[in-house]
Amino acid sequence: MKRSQTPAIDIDDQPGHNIRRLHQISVGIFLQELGEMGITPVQYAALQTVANHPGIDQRTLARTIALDTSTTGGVVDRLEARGCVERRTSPEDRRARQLFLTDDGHKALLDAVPAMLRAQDQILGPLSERQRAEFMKLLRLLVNTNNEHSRAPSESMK
Amino acid sequence: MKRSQTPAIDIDDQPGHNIRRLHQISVGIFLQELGEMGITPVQYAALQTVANHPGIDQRTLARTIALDTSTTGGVVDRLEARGCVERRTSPEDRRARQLFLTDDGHKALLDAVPAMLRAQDQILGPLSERQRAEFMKLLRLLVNTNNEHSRAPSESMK
DNA sequence: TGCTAATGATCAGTATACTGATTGTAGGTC
DNA sequence: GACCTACAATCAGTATACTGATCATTAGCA
Repeated sequence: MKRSQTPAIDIDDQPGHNIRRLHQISVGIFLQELGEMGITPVQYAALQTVANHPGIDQRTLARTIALDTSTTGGVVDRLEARGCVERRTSPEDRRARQLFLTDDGHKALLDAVPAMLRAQDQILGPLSERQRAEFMKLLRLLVNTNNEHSRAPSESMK
Repeated sequence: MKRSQTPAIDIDDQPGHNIRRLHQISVGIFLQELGEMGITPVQYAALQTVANHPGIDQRTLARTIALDTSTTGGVVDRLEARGCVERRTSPEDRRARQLFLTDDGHKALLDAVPAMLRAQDQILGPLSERQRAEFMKLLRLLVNTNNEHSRAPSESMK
């Protein structure tokens, strides 16, 4: 069944295609668990990061969750519109917006955590304990080593 | 540094977050290699699949590359606008659109393949040969077993 | 034959995820 | 103090990636 015009390439063999599929699946499982709460994976990441670092500015939030500032702005817009997050102009630097969770934001986060953990467990569900550890090790290695190839590299907060 | 209000959760520990990051990186590397040609990862997948199955309809293409039909429609729109793909109403089922590569589409695909393969190699670059095999094995296992949890499950063409 | 369920495609709407341009503010230099 | 560079945020534009609705066509069935 080979064709002479194009090389016999199966997209199912390509790492990138499988990575895209796993990302789709990961988002799908997350939304199955948390969709009713109206929280998306990225919104959860933003919520958790603001909870861990109250008063963080958007630029730093963006770097922490590895998003560009445009996308981050939109995510914060939606969290703010839902009353989960508050934006305050920083008194030290009037360019920057400090972010804080509202009481509703804290409640939403607390509600979300168990479902989020269930989702994470389900994503790796097909693997044995040993395989999970191995997969996470290789995944982290890929992410950390290739970090600079991302359009929005991550910067850990210290 | 623990906070009592919210559990101490680090998003960097969550599989889903790392999967999202790897997907970002994978797309970033792909576009570094193929961005100048104006071909995105999904467009490449569509191009390759139409090349392998001339006359495929959009619904089947969608299932093959694991996209919903809405998104697939948009992808084909852009490939058609660029003259890479031709849409013909199927004579057997006037609801369906048969897809064919144009000559320009075949040329674009042939041009893209080496860069695509370089990108795939770079994505797994941080891993040794043995680690690559292991990672791909676990990745496929996750994708295949969790397939039905995706919003747009894949169906292999037979 | 006429009714109806199913199907392929499209459309409207929402949410990432980026690029590149612009605006406003800060801080340093002449 | 005026200028200039840097930077935080926002905006316009493009491309996935989905949901749910609609439309045309097909196919099964009474």
